[in-house]
Amino acid sequence: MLDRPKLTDRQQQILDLVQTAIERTGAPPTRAEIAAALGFKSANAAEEHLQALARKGVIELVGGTSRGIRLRGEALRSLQESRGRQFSLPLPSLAQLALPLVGRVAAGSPILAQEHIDQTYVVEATMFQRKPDYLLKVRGMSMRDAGIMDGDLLAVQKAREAKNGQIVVARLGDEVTVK
Amino acid sequence: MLDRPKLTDRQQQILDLVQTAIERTGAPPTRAEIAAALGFKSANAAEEHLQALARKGVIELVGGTSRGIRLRGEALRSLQESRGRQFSLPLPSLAQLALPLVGRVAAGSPILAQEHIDQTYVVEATMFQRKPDYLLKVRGMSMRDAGIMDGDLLAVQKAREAKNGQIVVARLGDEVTVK
DNA sequence: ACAGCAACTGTATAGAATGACAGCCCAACG
DNA sequence: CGTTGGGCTGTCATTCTATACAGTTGCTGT
Repeated sequence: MLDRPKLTDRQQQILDLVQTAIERTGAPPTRAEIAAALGFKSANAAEEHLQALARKGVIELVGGTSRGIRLRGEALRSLQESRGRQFSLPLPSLAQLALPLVGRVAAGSPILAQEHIDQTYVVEATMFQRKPDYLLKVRGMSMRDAGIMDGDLLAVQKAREAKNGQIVVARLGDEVTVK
Repeated sequence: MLDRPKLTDRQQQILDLVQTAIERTGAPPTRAEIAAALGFKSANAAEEHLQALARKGVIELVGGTSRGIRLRGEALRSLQESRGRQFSLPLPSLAQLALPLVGRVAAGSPILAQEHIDQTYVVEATMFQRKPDYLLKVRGMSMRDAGIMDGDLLAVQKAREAKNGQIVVARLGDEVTVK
């Protein structure tokens, strides 16, 4: 059961991104979208990573068709899992919230890059009126004018009600500033 | 809540096909694939059916992207059997909010540009749990992957609690799409 | 009989996406 | 020291897609 091939960090990121894209948009991403999400300047970088993942059997590339990426085995299963896991978590005690740090935003670039859970932070629940879903770390300074600096954490609350999909981003002040 | 729009037989077929394609291949079909599956000789037939479905609110066409078909409401839910979704629609008064449009965000660039009040939009209050303070218009496509497109309106709620200044940005769907 | 609508065919085209080739940088390894 | 492999930029030809416009057909309500 554990014939899980070892992926490089980058490859894992790509895989996570693909899963996230499927979850959120209902379709696998294109090479260009992957590149944009991870800050690549060439879509070919994404292409190569996908081929690497295909070689390791984690995904399957369909070929000749757009968004022809299919998850296989473990990767597929973990996606289905996350679909069922939506709100099964009991709300923690009023005092503190444990939130997963799922990736990094390149400030000024496509938000919600990877959904790889790096670690977990505990923040005060009183900071929010509504419970966020996860944290994103900002990379880069391009949102400086909004008071969002490199290393800041963003608390993201996904509300995927199709009709008016709201994306709520609340800035967590510098008390968790990362150098 | 049961304002389920009535579909023609053909439209229902198309919708089923889309759902099936997503289930089986992991991605929505292209127009050509729909046409092929149903024996059409022109992909345009599929296009028109999709537009009809979109008009009836059953699906959403993304536009400009391949396989840009998203299920909405009932159609989406029936696909996700495994997910026990909670949707806490308060459905309160159909009150409306008049919000000032104060400037534009270059998506991916410094948010909160100017605070010049350009004009005022009226939006449904039911879209928000908390009343936003003002609107920002997105310029540019660089946040496309977050589902934020050029011309979208962002509802911003400032909470300048010094300690943990939160910036809440909620996306107002395309109902105010600007060409 | 005519208007309107669903359901097509056919044609066309801009733009999206795949996937290949050629290089560059760098760390690891024998 | 040379080689290999991961990771990336740049460029490009081909193929795929979305989507508009122009027609045709058959059914339906007026």
